Amino acid sequence: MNAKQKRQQNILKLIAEQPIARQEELSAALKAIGISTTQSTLSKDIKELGVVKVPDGDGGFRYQAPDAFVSAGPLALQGENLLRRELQDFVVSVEAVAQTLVLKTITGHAQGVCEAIDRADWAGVAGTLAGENTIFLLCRSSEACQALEKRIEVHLKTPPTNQSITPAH
Amino acid sequence: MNAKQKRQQNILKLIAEQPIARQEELSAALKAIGISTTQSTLSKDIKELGVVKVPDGDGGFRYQAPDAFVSAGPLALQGENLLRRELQDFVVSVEAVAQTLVLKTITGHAQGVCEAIDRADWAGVAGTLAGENTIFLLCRSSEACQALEKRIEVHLKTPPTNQSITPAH
DNA sequence: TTGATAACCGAATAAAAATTCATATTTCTG
DNA sequence: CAGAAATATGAATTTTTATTCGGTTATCAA
Repeated sequence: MNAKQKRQQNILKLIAEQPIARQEELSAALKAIGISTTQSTLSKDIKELGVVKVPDGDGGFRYQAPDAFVSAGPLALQGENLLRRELQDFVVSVEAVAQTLVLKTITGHAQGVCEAIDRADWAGVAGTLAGENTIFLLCRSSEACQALEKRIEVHLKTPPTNQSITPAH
Repeated sequence: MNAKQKRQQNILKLIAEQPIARQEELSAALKAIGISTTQSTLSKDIKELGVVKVPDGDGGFRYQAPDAFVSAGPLALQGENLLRRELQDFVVSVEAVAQTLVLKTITGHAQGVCEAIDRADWAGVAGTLAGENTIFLLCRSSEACQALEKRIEVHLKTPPTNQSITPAH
């Protein structure tokens, strides 16, 4: 693979991973992974890739890959523990926002996953609500919320084992 | 309708109708229809509307409404985009409350509108949930929440057109 | 290989866009 | 309605991005 391809691939990767607002910033991020180039070249790359600078709705901007290149959701694994399997198979993302944990699932599976979560009876969770592909977990404190987020993330990334998930009661 | 709303509506209309590559160009196009403003103001409008400058694949650029508001493909209702129609036809009100955007719809249509919103994949939205006539959009920040509120309001007030939107391939 | 040709790259610069700041206008509130 | 507060605006400026241009490197056909 030539340098340009490698650079462009990494551009897509970087802007997907982190909010990058300026080309100089991107240049720095690339340098950090051993690819050094100039704003000039990046401007050309960005045009070529169809990458756009979008308002992030938060007063700033970020570069974003064109739809076609935004990677689809991950994973469909198999685990032992029911809950973990639900999580690994169906949950696409987890995010904590203002005492609420938002889980995104594959369409149609939110109810099922939510059911499993309910059964797990996690402490700190005040209530749950599931739509078609989204689950809200309302937590009693933001600490509980973040703790739970981390824990779920770990399980999403952990390969299947025979361990059971220990609820924090 | 106040001046800003009118101007922003016309911005969306103009960039849908013709390829506009620079803000000065847009300013000229607006002046041609009796709206005179400066590049400075347009920069702010563009950010607020979420409009982006995309490479047109032919060596140039053009401004484009955010994906969410651009018609999907050849088969999708000509010139009208799905989301905008959903919003215009069914959404009764929008209100931002503590990082949550509450949309009220005509009874029975919340699910459908929510589906369209999900597809739009708005940055800043952590998750959505729809009941029968109410949609909750949980935003990642109150800024994002308010920005989104404004943006939706603009689209609610924009009258439907028969123009077809020319995709910038 | 080698020479022709095209693609790539970065420094400098031109062009465009974002922001700052002061003023004007609109919207609230009493 | 008056005054206060919030929002909107444009001129000037800063910041960011696109392009130009000359040198370099890769590609390819013979």
